[in-house]
Amino acid sequence: MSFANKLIAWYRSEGRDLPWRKTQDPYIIWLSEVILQQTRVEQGLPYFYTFVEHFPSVAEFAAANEDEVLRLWQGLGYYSRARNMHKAAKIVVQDYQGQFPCDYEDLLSLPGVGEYTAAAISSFSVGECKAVLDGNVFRVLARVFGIPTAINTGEGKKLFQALAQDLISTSDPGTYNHAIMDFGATVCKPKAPLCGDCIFRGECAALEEDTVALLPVKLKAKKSRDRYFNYFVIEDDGMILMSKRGSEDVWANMYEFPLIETKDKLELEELIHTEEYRTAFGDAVVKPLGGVTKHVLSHQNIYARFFRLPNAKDVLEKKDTWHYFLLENLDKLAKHKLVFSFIDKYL
DNA sequence: CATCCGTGGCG
DNA sequence: TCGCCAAGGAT
Repeated sequence: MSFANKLIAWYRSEGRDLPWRKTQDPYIIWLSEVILQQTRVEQGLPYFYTFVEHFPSVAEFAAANEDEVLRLWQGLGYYSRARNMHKAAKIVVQDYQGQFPCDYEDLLSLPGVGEYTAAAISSFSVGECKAVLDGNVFRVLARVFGIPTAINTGEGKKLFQALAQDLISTSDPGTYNHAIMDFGATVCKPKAPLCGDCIFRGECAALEEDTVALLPVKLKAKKSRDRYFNYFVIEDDGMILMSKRGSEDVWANMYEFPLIETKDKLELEELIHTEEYRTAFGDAVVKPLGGVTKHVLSHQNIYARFFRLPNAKDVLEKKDTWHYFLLENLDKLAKHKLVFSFIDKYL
């Protein structure tokens, strides 16, 4: 049996039953695929249900405002996915009369839809013969065929993309794409793969050469940088001062408390004498709330501290991005994890 | 094209 | 504790 047919046969008996596999609606498939970018199924699943329920059609998605979309996305990370989805929904309504495209090239033109997602949607919805290339496919192919080329290089991507397209089932591309990803996620796993009863155990190059744990090869990423965030909790008569982040940095357009970032780790005594602090808060009383929280992002380590400013409202120099909200309305704002977990704990 | 963009789970 | 990495995309 061919490589593709083995995978498809395995998938028909062992594949997982996931909700987005029951439909051929490109809109629903798009929701699931973007949610699942760099995200485990278990983590994305509740968000998929939320988005399907909240936005049953692309027209309703497009009619929302960005803050609402980000609020629903809160906690899932990589928030540009949500902002790009919102832009894409508007494009589909305007340029495609609300008919979500199934064509690979049309899909590729949408913001937030790259080669992987365009291949997934077009193959799952109308059976277009485009091979998906994601982390699972890299791993399965690297091991079964014993390919030592680093996957995060131009050469590696080109090589694996060509091989993937060469191996795809031309009679059932959609099922094949589901199969190889599901196989990678549940059998040919990064750690502790189930080689013992693998369908390729008789022909897997990595198993034969005992290099399963070494493949795929991936060049190491640059080390993360450290940042120091000081957040200030300022209340005024049941209202709390919140700040909306800009579009350039991490957590774009998300809400948080007024922030002063310092270049180095500063003691409170040093912090209150910085120019930025003096300008914003003068000599208002400061009370620390808890200790230092280390928050790890993909390329940064953020060391955050929180302070309460009990009487800052009298001396405050308010910035444009700062607005008061009722405490009970904070729930409606899209906040990043560092801030909403603090709120859950202390407010 | 190297780097940036979150969060959570796991060995 | 720490590093890896997970159904990637944009710049």
